Amino acid sequence: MKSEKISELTTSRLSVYLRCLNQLAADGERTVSSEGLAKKFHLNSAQIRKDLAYFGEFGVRGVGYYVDELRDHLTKILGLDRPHNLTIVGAGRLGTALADYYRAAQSNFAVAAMFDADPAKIGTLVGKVEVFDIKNFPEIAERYNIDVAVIAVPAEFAPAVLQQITVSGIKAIMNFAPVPLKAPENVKLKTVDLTISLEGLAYFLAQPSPQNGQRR
Amino acid sequence: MKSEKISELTTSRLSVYLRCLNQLAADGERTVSSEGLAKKFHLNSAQIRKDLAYFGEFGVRGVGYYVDELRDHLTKILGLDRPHNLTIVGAGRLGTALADYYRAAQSNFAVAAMFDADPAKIGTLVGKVEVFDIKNFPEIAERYNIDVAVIAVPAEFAPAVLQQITVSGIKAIMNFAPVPLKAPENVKLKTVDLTISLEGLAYFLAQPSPQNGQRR
DNA sequence: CCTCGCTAGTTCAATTTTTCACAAATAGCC
DNA sequence: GGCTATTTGTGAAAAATTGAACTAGCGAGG
Repeated sequence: MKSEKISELTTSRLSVYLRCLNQLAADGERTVSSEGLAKKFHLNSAQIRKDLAYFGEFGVRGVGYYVDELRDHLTKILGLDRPHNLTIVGAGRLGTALADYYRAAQSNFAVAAMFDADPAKIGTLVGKVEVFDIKNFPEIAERYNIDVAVIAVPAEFAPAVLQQITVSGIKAIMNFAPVPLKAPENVKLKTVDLTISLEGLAYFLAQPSPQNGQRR
Repeated sequence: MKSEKISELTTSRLSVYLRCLNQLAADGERTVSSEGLAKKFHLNSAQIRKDLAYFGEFGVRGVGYYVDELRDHLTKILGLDRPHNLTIVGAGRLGTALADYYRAAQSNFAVAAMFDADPAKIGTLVGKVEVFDIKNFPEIAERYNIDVAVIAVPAEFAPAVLQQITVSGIKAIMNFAPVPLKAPENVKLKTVDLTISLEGLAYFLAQPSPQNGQRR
């Protein structure tokens, strides 16, 4: 166990490992080796061991990892051992779908509030979550103790929304607007661009290399 | 211009560049330098030049890049100069939201068909797109000339769906199910895991480093 | 026509990330 | 109790990615 700073690639793999462990636990497995995990989930065993070793010595040589124990460790490392209050800014199709998605996914993220600028949407409920006026963001965010915000507004409004979120002191933001945003120093901003991912597929299809009869 | 194989990191940046160029074009800019692009969109100019250089010499020294021209090049490189027919498997909340999202985003991806296993959903319309029985996937995919499939079903069904998609000869797949999948050799599979992205934020919040008074 | 300023393309160095390979450690067995 | 099967944790090599520095080419202005 070192005390270097951990790469984001590593931490997102930790999430994957946690998923895998959950499945193993559901299947009744008590222990698993890095090699076993790797085989079953198409991962690399050396990488699993190294990723885990950044945080401690969780395994037992000759045995592997105790599924439940490692699961607890990862849960704690990822900060999933306590609840998070989420807000989704933008109550359009994507925003409401995300709200439903995160609500359904049983997890430690609770969708506590939504925001929009459209008077027709303000005051309505999405699931059981109220849609508030974006103008009141700071106050409502405070009231609901929001610690994670999701941006699901059209690209042109995203910078302004980001601004409002950061001035409210929220430090973790996930952005679905297809625009490059820049967050202040101590704020974590992750952008997931649904279009870019698709374009990566288009690029792949445009390559001559897979010269088999793929559909176009 | 080399003829190495291009990294996925590079190609996804090309998508970003294309976005930026579209905005510049909308703003009426005729030319832009790598430095100008970098400054404006929080990128690295050397990386821009290098990424572009993999595909040709698109710039003019002393001037920069002609916005329209570079846009055309990138569009072609990314295979966006011809239409793609998309299908979304899973007509639940996420699937329908994605269908709406991709339909609204004016792009070369047309949502041509949706699939589900639920008899209550089969035959209904999402937007103007029909939901078909997943059992008929190969036939319908053929009929609509589908070349990209999106998996938006619960994790436990994802492997079976992937199987059905690949046997139909579709080579480009985007997966939203939170489960590690393994695609055949010549098939491009991209997984976007909405939960993992959130967990990355939770990890960030769990770190002691940003020792300011963030909300928890 | 030459010079100067600017900027692309390219090479090279630095950094990051992945992978390999092995010593150290543990449990089970004889 | 020692031996053997495993399997971790890790140091070092390899690969990939990024970033900086340099070279060469273009256009404008005199």
